[in-house]
Amino acid sequence: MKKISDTFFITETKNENPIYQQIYDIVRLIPEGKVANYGQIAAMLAHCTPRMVGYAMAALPSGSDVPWHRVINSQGKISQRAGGDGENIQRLLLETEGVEFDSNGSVDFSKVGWKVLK
DNA sequence: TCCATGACAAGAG
DNA sequence: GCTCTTGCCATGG
Repeated sequence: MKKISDTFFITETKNENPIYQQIYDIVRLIPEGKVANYGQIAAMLAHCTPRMVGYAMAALPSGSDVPWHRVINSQGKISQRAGGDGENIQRLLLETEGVEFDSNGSVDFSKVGWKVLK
């Protein structure tokens, strides 16, 4: 059992629960205006790797309630899957929440980085 | 079953 | 600061 926040706990089940479910649970904990990177999420689920987090996001249905747009890579940049449609949808969603992007199109983790209390 | 691929990260050179 | 390499594992052909 890991403590994510004061009111949130997750069970460290290895085979019982799909790992994805835990990843989604973590992502759902990210508050508005904050962002987290894959490594951070993977670190919270010690038996998880950034690869899996990325894959979990890719497998996420579009109608999901998971704020996938708050998950970006370790460089503070958005990893866009397709070059075509919905290019800036993620950035747009973040800006709507108050996340600022610099001229490089990256966010400042020291400002909007999600800090988790362990 | 094997092989290639993928929204990544961290370390080495 | 940048490129290359390795770890890790679900998914699809």
